[in-house]
Amino acid sequence: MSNDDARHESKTRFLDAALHVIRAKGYNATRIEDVCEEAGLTKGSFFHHFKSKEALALAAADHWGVVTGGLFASAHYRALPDPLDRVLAYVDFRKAILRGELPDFTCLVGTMVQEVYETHPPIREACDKSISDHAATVEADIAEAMRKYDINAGWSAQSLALYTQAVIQGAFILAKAKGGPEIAAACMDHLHRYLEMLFIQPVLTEEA
Amino acid sequence: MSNDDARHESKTRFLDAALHVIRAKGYNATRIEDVCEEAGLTKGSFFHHFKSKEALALAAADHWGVVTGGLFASAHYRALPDPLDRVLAYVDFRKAILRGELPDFTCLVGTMVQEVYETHPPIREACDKSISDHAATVEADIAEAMRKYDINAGWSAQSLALYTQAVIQGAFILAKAKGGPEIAAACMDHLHRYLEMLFIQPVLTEEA
DNA sequence: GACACCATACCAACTAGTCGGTATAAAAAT
DNA sequence: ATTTTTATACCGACTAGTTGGTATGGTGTC
Repeated sequence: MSNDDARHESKTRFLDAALHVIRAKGYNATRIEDVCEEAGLTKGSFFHHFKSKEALALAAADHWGVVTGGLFASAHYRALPDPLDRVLAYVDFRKAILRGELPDFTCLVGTMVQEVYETHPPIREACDKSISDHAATVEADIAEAMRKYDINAGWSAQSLALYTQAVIQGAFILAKAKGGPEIAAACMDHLHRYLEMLFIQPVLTEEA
Repeated sequence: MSNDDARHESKTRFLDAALHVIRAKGYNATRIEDVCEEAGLTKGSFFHHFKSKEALALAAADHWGVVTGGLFASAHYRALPDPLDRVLAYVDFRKAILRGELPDFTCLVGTMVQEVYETHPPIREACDKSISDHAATVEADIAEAMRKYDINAGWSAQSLALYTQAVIQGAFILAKAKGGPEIAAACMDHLHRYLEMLFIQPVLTEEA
């Protein structure tokens, strides 16, 4: 593994550079030479590692899944014993990491998929996979919390997990429109409140 | 006015074409000639009406505000007497119009702002205005409902209105990632439920 | 010397924007 | 009334710059 790291150090540099540049300028406006410059390498090296710009996008989406997967897997909230606590703390964590400049905390695949969903189906699928894989980790906690708190509702763990991702992605769009993360933080608070209400008030309106 | 309409018929054709093409391919990937083709006009005419591609984006954002403003202002739910009913019916309406192909119902300014927020500040501002103006109409109903139902909460009408827009924008991203509107509809259901829970407070946890 | 890795020079395709020109019609001048 | 002028709308070939991708050659390592 560390051997691979050494062998592919340049490739990883390109991928990390791509994460940053694409989040700042979008996929289409990102020139391959922008990525090379950010990585401190040249086009010859780039095309040695990636056969095309689209191949970079696919690899970047995968890389994004690995990087963020590691971030969330090692976050402290993961250690909480109660599944509902983990779900709520997940939202708090998403709020807490809204730091720095917008390209530093916004989502690569959410940005990319909006540009390419019609024109580059393979990238669309890669983005979908990244989002869905992450949502699945949230879904697992939600499902466990539903069992523990005996929730029988008109919504599924899956739809709620995907809803959390919709809120997060939408919060990023508003943050970009308004030029700062404050509004996104407020959205996380609303999401937190919704989740709390769903679980803490189990018998709301008991209709037949 | 109808005189102006006649005089600017071609300009409107360009704008309508831009709404469609940009929502399908994104702003950067949209060629001016794509817009001309969709409008059935030529480049010469285009540059007679718009001095640059960016000028088109600004005009398109404004046009979007006018078109959608008319759509929501004339929707049936607007006639409901109760402000909370209007808010809830607004969400139902947003769910109901998730029909046709993705470029037909997704949001122009949400798509554009994600691509250009760093690179084209004037477009970012135009998109922000479009979103904020629309959110303000929702905020008015929310504020009225808060007064009517005597809600004193830790959230403001403004933050809740913007939250509805975040959910909607995020729902579009998921729809694009998954290739269909179903997930977006599910998100509208969650949003509806949240709003209901915020306003229709059950007798507070009477149950032991 | 074979191979992975990286750099430079280069090309072909594409595209935003330009420019000279045509068409039409309302004023303005004769 | 007829001609001239002016303004708006539109067309399509062309230019100048950009960019994804290639060709070729060098360098270090096994």
